[in-house]
Amino acid sequence: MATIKEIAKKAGISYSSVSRALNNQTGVRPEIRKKVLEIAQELNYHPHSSAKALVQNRIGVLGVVIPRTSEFAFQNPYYSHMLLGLSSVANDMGYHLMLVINQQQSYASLYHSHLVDGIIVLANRIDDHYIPELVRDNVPAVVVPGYPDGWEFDIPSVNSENYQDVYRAITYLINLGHRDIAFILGGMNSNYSLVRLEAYKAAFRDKGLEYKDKYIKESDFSKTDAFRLMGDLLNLPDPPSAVISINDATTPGVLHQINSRGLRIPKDISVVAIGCSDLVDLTDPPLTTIKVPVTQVGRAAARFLIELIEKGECRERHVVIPSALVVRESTGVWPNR
Amino acid sequence: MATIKEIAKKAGISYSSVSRALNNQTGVRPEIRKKVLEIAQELNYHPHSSAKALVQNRIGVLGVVIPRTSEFAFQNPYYSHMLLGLSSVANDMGYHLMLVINQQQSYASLYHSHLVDGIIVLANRIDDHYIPELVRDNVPAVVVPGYPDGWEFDIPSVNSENYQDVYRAITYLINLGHRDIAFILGGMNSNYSLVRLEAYKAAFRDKGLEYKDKYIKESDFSKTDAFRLMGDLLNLPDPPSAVISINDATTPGVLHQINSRGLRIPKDISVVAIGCSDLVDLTDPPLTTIKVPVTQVGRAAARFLIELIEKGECRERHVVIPSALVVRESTGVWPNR
DNA sequence: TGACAAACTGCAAACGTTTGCGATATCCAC
DNA sequence: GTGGATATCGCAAACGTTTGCAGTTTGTCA
Repeated sequence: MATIKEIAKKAGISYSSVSRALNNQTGVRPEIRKKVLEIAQELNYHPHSSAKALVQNRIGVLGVVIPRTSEFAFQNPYYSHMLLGLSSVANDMGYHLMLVINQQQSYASLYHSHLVDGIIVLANRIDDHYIPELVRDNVPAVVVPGYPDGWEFDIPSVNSENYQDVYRAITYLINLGHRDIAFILGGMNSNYSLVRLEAYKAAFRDKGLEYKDKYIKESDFSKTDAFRLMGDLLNLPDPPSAVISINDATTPGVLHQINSRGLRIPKDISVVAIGCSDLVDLTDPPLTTIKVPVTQVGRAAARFLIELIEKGECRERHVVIPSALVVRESTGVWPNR
Repeated sequence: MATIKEIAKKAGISYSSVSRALNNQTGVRPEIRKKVLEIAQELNYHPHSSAKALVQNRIGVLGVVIPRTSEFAFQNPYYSHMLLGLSSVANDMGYHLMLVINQQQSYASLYHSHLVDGIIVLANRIDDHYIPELVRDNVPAVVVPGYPDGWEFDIPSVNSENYQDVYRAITYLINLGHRDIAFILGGMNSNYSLVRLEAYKAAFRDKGLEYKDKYIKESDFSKTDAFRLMGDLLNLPDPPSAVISINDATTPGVLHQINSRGLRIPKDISVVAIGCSDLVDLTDPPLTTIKVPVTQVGRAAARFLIELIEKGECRERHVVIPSALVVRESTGVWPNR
C-alpha cells in the first residue's frame, strides 16, 4: 500500500512536505500541494491510522461499552436509538465508534492500550465493578445514565429526566383518581430502576398519599418476567387500577398479560409506558408514554465525551436531556363509570 | 503511561527481552519473565495497540458497516441480534468491533487506512456503491446477506435460508388452502426483498398456481408503511386470505391494521411473520413465524471474516445458516368454516 | 577441561507518520 | 544592492513496539 514516502519519491520532494501538504498545513507551495494531492489520489493513498496515532497520541475512536450480560437487554430498542445518536455526532466530529458488548474486561484497559480516546458506558449498573477504575485512572468517560445523587464518586454522565418523568406520570395518574398504581421495575442494580422508584415514592408522599409495596414489582427487564409479574398483580384481590412499565422490553409483557385476560385499557386499567420505541402508537389503544429521548441522549453523550477528550475538561459534569409525558389513550379517570 | 522501555529500565534488561517476556515468546529466563510480568502489573502497563499494529500490520479490529440511511431500519431488532453474534465471536477470537453506521464514505478506506483488518457489511442493498470497491481492492470482507445467484461479482457472504424459508411458508399456506396470499415486502433494492420475492413466485409456479401482482406490496421497511399497505390490501374487493410480512419492522404495522379492523387471526386472515424478534409469541394469537437465526448468522459472519483475515482465503465463499418455519396459531385452513 | 549445542540476551532496524529546527529561497522596502 | 522578514523545504528525531541477527552465557557430554 502507498505510503507518504512513495508519494515523496514520486513528487521528488521530502516526505515532511508531503505530510504538510496532505494535512492542509502551511509551508508548502500551492503547486506542490496540488501535485501531492494528485499523486495521493492516483496511488489511492490512505494515511496509516496507527502510525498517525502513535505520534499524535490520539486515535480518533470512542469506545462504547454495553456491559449488559443478558441478551434480552440488548434487544431493547434503547441501544439502537442510543447508537444512532452516538454515531451521528461521532461521524460529524471525525470519530469512529468501537463497540464493546459485555466484555469481561476492564473498560479502562481499552483506554490504556490506546484503542480508544475515551469511553461511553451505557446503561450502567450501580454495582458495575469497572467504573470506579475509570475515575481512579482519570479516563475520559461518560456514563449513561449517571448514578443517583450523592453517589460515592463523581463521574460525568448524561441522563434524561428519569426522576422528573416518573414523578410527573405518577402525579398525573393520581390526579386522574388512581391510588393503586403498580410499577413494573427492572432490577434494583439498575440506576434507572433506583432513580425512578425514588420518584414514584416521592410523588405519592408529596400528595400526602401512601404507596403500597405490593404494587412495586422488580423484573429482570424482560418481557416474559414482566408478563409474569403483571399476572401476579392482576391476581391480587385488589388489583391495581393503573400500571407503569419501566421500558420497551417490559411493556409488551405487561400489555400481553392485560389483553390475555380480556381487560380493556383504559376502562379496566390504565397503562403508562416508559420508553423510546415508536411502536407504542401502534398498540390498541395508543399508549400514554414517557417518551425518553434516547437518540438525543446519545448525541449529548458523544458531544460531551469529545469535549472531555479534546479540552480535557467539561463545563458541566452532569447533562440532563428534557423529556416529556405524552398523553394518549391508555390512561383514564378512576374510578371509571 | 508505562512503556516497555520503562519496564526494561526498572528490570535492568533490554526492552527486546521485555517484549519477549510479555508476549510469551521463547528465549527469556523464567525468573526474568516473572519479574517483567510483576513490574508490568505494578506499572499498570498496557501495550500500545497502535505501535503494535504498526509493526505487525494487524490491528485486531473488525469493521461492521450498517449502510442503512433511515432510522427505522436500525430500530429493527435484526441489528441487535446480529451485533450480539458478531461480538461474541469477536471477543472469543481476540478482536474488537468498530461500528460504522451510515457513513457516507467508502468502506474500503476503513481498511486502507488500517483502522480495521476486515469488514462486515450488514443488510447490503443491491445498489450499494461501495461494495464493488471491496472486491476490486481485495479487502477481506463478508456481506450479509449475499447477492442473488448469478450476480455480477463474487464477494463472500453469509445468509440464512431466505429463499427456502419463504418457499416453505408459501407452500405451507397453499397447502392450507390459501390462494390469495399477500406479501408485504421491503424495497426492491434490498437483497432480502429480491430473493424472497423470487421464492414467493417460485412456490406458486411449482404448485401450478398463479400469484397475483396486486397482492405484492413493496414497503419501505417501516411499520407505518406496512400499516398503510395492509390497509390497501384489506380495502380490495377481494382481500387476501393470508399475508406474509417481511421483517420485524413491518409486522407490527400489519398486525395493527388487521386488529384495528376487528378482523380475527386466523379466522379471517392468516399471518406469517419473518423475523428474529421474540415478541411474536407475545402477540395474540402467537404468530406463525419464519424464525431467522440472526445471531447465528452474525456468529458465522465473524468467524468467516476472521478466517479470511488470518488465512487469507476461505474454504467456502457463501455460508448459509439453516432456519425454520415455526407454526404457531396465526395460520389456519382456508376457507374457514 | 574442552568442545559444541542450546538457551538466552541485546543491538538496531523497521513500521509510517508528525513536527521542531535549521537552512535555504523568495520577496519587499529602503 | 542590501537587510530583514517571511514563506518554503528537508533533516532527523520521536512515537512504542517487534524481530532478525549476532554475540554471550549456560549446560552437557566425552
